[in-house]
Amino acid sequence: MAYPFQELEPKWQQYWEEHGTNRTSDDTSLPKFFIMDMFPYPSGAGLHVGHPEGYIATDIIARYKRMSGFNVLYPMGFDAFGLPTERNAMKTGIHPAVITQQSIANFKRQISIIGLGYDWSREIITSEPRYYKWTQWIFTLFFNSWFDDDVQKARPIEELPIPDHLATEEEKEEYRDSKRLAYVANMPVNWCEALGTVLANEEVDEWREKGYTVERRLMRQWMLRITTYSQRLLDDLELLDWPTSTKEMQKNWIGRSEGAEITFRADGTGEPIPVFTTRPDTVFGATYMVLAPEHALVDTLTTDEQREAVQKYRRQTEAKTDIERTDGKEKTGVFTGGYAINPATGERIPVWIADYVLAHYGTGSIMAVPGHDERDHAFAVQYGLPIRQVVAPADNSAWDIIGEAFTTDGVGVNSENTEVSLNGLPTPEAKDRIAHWLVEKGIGTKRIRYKQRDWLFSRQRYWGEPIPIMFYKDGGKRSLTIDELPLELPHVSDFMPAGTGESPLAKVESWTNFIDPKTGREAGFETNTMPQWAGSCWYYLRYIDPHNDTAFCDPDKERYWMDGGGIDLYVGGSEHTVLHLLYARFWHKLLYDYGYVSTKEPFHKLFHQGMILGEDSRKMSKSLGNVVNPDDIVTELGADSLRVFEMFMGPLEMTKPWATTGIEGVHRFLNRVWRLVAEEDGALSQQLADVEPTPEQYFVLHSTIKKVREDIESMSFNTAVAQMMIFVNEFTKEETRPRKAIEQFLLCLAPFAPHIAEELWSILGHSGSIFLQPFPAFDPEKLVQNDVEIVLQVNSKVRSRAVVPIDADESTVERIAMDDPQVQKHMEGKTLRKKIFVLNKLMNFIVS
RNA sequence: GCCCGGGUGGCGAAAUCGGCAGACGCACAGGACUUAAAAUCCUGAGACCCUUGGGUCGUGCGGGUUCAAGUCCCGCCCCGGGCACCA
Repeated sequence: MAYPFQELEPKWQQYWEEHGTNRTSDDTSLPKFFIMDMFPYPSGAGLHVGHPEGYIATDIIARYKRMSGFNVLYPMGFDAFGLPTERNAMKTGIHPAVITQQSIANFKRQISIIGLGYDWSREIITSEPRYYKWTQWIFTLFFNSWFDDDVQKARPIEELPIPDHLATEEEKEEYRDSKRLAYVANMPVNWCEALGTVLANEEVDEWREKGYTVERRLMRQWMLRITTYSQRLLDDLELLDWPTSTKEMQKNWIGRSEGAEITFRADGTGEPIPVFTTRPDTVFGATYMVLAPEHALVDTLTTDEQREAVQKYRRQTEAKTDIERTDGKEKTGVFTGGYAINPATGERIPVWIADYVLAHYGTGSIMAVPGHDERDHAFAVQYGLPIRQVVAPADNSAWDIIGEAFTTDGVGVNSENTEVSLNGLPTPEAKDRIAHWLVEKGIGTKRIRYKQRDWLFSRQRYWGEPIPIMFYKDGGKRSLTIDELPLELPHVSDFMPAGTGESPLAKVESWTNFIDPKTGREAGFETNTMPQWAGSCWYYLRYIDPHNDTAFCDPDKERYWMDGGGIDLYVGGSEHTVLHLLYARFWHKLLYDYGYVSTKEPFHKLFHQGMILGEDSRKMSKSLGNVVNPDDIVTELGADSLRVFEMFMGPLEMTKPWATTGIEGVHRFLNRVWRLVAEEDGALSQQLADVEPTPEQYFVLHSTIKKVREDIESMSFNTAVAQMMIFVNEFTKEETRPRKAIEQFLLCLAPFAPHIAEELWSILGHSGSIFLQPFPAFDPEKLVQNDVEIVLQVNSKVRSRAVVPIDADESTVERIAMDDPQVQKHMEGKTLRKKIFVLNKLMNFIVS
């Protein structure tokens, strides 16, 4: 018969709730531990067993840390604004706020029956005005800031030096607008007609996978100047205890590259055409130039004969998204008819346009070196452009430059003019030499470029944070001040897109047409809203001080909880590697620049839990019918079984399939735990006694305490569970079970299986929660054994074993080994060549 | 193509520093209890050879270092994830 989990689990959940067992204390004299899950987006679909895996892990750590004397902040909230809810609203006609409420209620019910010990008094919901007031406030901080390159930090826009030649107030304001960290721009965007909104570059793939069509359009958009922080976002990765793969991905995303900017000039007009290259040493091999089709100089360079072809090509590329431009393997392009002068060789080289050159990277134009760049090589072959070798392999071997580009480092050849020669120089030195020459001649400088682009921050949607900016009908705009926030999302019954590429807010008269009470001017609010990612950029800070109405977070509380370089542990899926985690770091750095937060980084340690697959080893999905619902598991086997099994399945970071028989095994284990302490009817077991544990029992107990402690700290929960199983196996065998040992064991088990641990703790006669007890310490002396089994080898093969006193020395062990019949047998008639002795491990005789 | 992970029994997986490969669990087999079954408890088990004792092989593949390699080095293969015209 199974232990009565169905009664005792809700009982203890209610007890914790009533007694505030999981509340965070305000006692800042205690050492703190700030541990967080990535908060969920509450969809209507509900959870499958994969979702709470990370939550269970953090709950175990949170409970363990509390028992270890830490003041633990372990909160939960909801990322509640976003597209899926709005789409659902459009389908059902139910207001997104109502849908959100329902989804959250269902979600909370599902996670509370698992016994997760969140401090719900700190719950935050990003779509609530008292939360997004501060999201908007941070936005105004971006709007009212510029980035000072000299000190590498954000400063108030009023402190921006205005160039003298700007006289009128309009000109000055235009200049300020061009420097603001939140700015409006006409951007080619990823427009999705079906969704009625634009998408961030980072989001495009996700929606395409779902079958949506995304096209290129020029639209007025809000942008955040994240690129000004590229270098800091890159550098500060060093401070973080994150998975290396995640750091690598962010590095690649930021994509720093060192090189040079070289100014070519148009033949005839002398118009400068700067290019960015990481291989300035190959400039002698630049046999043509390519501009992005959108490049500003295309018009002036194009000759009349070529104009028609150029315009046709430009129209073709305009319609394509970035992804489509990179789809085709074959390179396309058109000759402009114009020529430029290669500043190193003085040669006249043709200027082409081609969509393999991207307008937004570097200068939007390149010097093409087909001998030493694969893309240029392919293009040159396609259109019969000259290919010249200017770098040779270091060993001077021959290279078929017409057949294939030589792209690695080598030594310079054919690279000489009257002033400079790179011939014979290894690539790194050649780069230096040419850089010197370029700077000297004023035709080039060293440059660093980043792949990362500014963050497209507006969405043409209703269900998001309103952007707290008003535009005056007679020109100009202002951000709302803190007393005017939150700018509440107006309640509408029609949340269909305006159909004009504008958000539903454009249809709300009171939103777009009013008198600004501060200035008396006619004005309208921005009709775009913020993207899904906005609310999650700073929510961790709000947990620290969730009910503060005068600041987003009290500075003293912030310093206490963020001490040690940020949140102590942040757990969530790796799918957020380059979006949420990069955006949140960016926002944090702005707040840091103003002294609102005390750490450079928000998340000191990060951990990604793996995925749980269906029993068929495929991703759980409704369509495959392999979804396992945690509600069913809790009903049939209990929350504790679910918790312990999810931890026992394997390493937390791994992807692993669900196994029904596996959880039954864990359920059996918990039943064994129950019977270790209690009779079938719930009375205290007759086999428990107040006796001193034997040395062997002590050894098992203290090994268990040690292992569980270490494994929780290193997040190796699976092996901690295995060790607890060993404990139960050992003590189940015993006729008489020392009460003391059993109690200590229950304390170890408590973070994993809190309900059964509480119940057995009270059966043992204790009043009050088991979680008020300190986590047991292990005694190293109890782990010392008198004897140890060692291996006896002959020629490195195990031939026998012997039990010897611990730390027995070589001569003792050698004597024992020599007396061993198996060892003797294998050494018979052979000569001893060598003896190898490893303390407490082995004795190895090498014979011939 | 490039950058990260990973490959260990029938299955999920263990294995600080190079030192007994396969802990723990699942599934399986045998036994005890039972009229019987379920539940529970006990026992067994990497593969192959073998009469017992035992022997041989074995951590994706091929080499190497070492008294000793899942672990270190070199070269491959396969799987998962990410990036991919970024000059």
